[in-house]
Amino acid sequence: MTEEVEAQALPLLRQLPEASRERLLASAIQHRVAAGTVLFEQGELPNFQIVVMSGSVQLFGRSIRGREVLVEVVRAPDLIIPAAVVTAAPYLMQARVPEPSRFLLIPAALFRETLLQEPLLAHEMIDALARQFRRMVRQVKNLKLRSSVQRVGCYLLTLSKRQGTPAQAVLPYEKNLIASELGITRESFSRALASLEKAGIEVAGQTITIVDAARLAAACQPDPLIDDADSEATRFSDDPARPAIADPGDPSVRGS
Amino acid sequence: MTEEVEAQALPLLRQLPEASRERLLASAIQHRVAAGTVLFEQGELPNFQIVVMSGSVQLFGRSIRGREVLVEVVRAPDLIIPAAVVTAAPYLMQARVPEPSRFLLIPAALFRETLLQEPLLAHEMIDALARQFRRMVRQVKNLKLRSSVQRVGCYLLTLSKRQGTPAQAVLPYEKNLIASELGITRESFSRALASLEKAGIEVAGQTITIVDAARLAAACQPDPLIDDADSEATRFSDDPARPAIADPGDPSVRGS
DNA sequence: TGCTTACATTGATTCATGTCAAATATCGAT
DNA sequence: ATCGATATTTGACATGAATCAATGTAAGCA
Repeated sequence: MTEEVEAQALPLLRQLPEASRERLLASAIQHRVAAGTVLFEQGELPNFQIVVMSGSVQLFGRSIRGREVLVEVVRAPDLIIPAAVVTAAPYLMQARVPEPSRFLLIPAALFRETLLQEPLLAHEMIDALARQFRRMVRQVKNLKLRSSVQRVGCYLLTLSKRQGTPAQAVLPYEKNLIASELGITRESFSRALASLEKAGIEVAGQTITIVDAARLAAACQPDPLIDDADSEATRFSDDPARPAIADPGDPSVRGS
Repeated sequence: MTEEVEAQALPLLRQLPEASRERLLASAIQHRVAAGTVLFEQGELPNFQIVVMSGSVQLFGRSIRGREVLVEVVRAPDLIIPAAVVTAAPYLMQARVPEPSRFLLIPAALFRETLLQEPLLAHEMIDALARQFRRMVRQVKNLKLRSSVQRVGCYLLTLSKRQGTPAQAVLPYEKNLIASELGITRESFSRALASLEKAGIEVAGQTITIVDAARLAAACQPDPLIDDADSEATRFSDDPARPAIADPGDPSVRGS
């Protein structure tokens, strides 16, 4: 079965010893899912570690009042919120599937158990959690340090880079959703795009042409430590030897 | 040596086999650090996995333009940004020590190596990363779903709960910093506090008295999935059986 | 083709928050 | 206690962003 083969080749499972891999796959469920499916609600306890084999998942945070924002998008191949699965804690987000996608569902208890027994799986998990944590840190910095127009501009630059077309970016889903991902309303997003036309972009529906990348960058101040997904340049790695612990004595921060 | 004993008792190391623990401790450095110390800058590569034995560390995000915000605070006992250490990627934040604190510095390479060999250490790491990830998700929801006044109000409620004094909260550091942690200016923070006096609080310097917790809660809509640090109530755990995968067919989200 | 529906844009307005400037308050050192 | 430095509050104002309302536009379907 072609999907079986594919599952075995997942980065997550590939390196595992035969026995454990088979044990996981034996209890796992493969699922093809239509656009619009809700995988789980926020507040629910994880039943499975869901692995994205193809497609993607959108994670929404919802307030008491019912307002809803896109927190992040998980693309294949990756794990869906392993942080909730390993801690057996309630999901903090709702998961929706925006496009036809395929998943591997591994029962949570079995997954946690295997995690304790298989160092390689544990290591994959550590890697996945670390990457996801850093994505969130970047998002927090993005939200706290930049204006909405800057966020939109940097989003476009990042998109164009990811899509391999430096002079163009195609919005991957509704402007509505992108706006909420960036922490603004759809109206503000629209206006931000309009205002960036003075900074070297042209908007035509879902397609944005980046006429003058330098001018756009000047306007929105991209920063590798915010915008570049992991694999970023190590900007300071060739810094002159710097003590791991700097000198004390800077009283700029008060003690409790 | 009393600190030696203490280091061995760290949650992180306690469960490790004698041999590995000794090996880690043999190469590790113990450090007492004064208030104001900078442990590392954003952009640097991790040299150590730093373990907070006592005290705390503030993590700052800084923009290109030099603006700086408090992203999060790590309190003993915990690891400082293990996500950067395990991925050997540049720190996304600067670390400052706001109060006299003690740290254990484990050389990064040795730590990563041991992680591969010691399932129990790996498991501790997974736990730490998962908790830290969830803290970040909560912060993103906090920023995206609430107004600044709501954030301030919920912050006070959370503080008072954490401090075990339901009718009072003592601000743990400068209002300046708390404001930037909440994603607002000090002036807005000040005004938010003032405006919450109409919702049942009294401000006297660093000490806030919560006269009417119910009224405050009504005003700022606290939500366990945002405000309660892990150990939260499992709100949906007794939900009527719900399929792990909901029915497809809700077209509220468009396919790619 | 023309209708219908969802999505997106635009304008007018309100509301929230940041900025700048000044006045106070607080803390620590002498 | 007094002083100076730092932190905080307050006021006036400017700007940013949300909201409300209306129009425009694109995509799917009869």
